[in-house]
Amino acid sequence: MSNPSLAAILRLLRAQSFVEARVDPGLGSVHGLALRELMLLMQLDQAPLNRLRRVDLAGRLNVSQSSVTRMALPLEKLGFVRREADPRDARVGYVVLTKAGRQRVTESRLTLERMADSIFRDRWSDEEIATLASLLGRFTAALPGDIS
Amino acid sequence: MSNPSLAAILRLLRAQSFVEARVDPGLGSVHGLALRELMLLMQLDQAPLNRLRRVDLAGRLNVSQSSVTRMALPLEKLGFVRREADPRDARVGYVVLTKAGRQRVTESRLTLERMADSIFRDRWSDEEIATLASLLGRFTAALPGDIS
DNA sequence: CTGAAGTACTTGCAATCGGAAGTAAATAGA
DNA sequence: TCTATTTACTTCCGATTGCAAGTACTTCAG
Repeated sequence: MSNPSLAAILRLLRAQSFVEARVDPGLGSVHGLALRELMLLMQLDQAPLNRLRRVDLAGRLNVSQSSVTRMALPLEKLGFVRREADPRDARVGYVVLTKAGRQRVTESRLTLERMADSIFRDRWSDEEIATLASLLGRFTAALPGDIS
Repeated sequence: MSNPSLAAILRLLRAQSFVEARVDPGLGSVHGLALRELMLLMQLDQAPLNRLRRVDLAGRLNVSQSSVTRMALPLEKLGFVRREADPRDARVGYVVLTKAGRQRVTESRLTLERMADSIFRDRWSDEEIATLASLLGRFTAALPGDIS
């Protein structure tokens, strides 16, 4: 048992891989999107003008810039995002959610909601779920990009 | 905001990558162990006879069997684990924690504890930390391998 | 006793990631 | 204005992962 802080961290890591393993395959088979691709689209979905610079997207997803570059490519080919330049700064490349992308986000998010519900169903009360969400939100409360 | 279950799941994913990014580099630079290597060693540390079959180790770490095979190799070269055969079943290969491995786990776990403390320091009460640990433990309560 | 199915593990392969290096553009300082 | 630094992005490279295939062993059915 030992240190409660350590226990919380260890269980956080464990719970995450459990949840990801449970959610990711189904999401891919239903909508053809990996979980982190959906996270990318969801970030754009809630961003002003449905667009974000690649750097900001990387920060919000906690991945490297190069990962954003590569993750955006297939999504672009599928027509869910498109590139857009900044007239004031030629360095930046916006990633913009297209109409098709918005629709796909809406559908996939619904599937993810059902999966989330099924994970908590039975053993969890509404209050416990809310408490968990609230506590977990504290870790990144100061950072931009909360999607909930 | 929307669905509380979805919010909890999304924040879980987010919190995990935040915590991992904060913990992993420091752990590696101090003890030369990646976080997932330490998790492997900690699993062995709390296992009966300090040993586990590779399949079971994979299950507890939520990784593939091949990952266990490859993760164990450098740890073996460093002398933290060693291989052991099962006299009753020639298929299984145990991964056993060595004395040096046990010592390294103790040290690294202490470092991880300090990091965990520093993450929660300031903004969290003891009760909140305990509540978080308890709720997160529910996800994998039925599975073996809780290290806390 | 023998063949078929199942289990434990390893290896090959393709995909993905982060970091370093490279390119291009903006900004700051003289 | 001109140079140095910083910033945004892309590409290359090494490392890591999961899956599928392969090997070896055990168990089960008849």
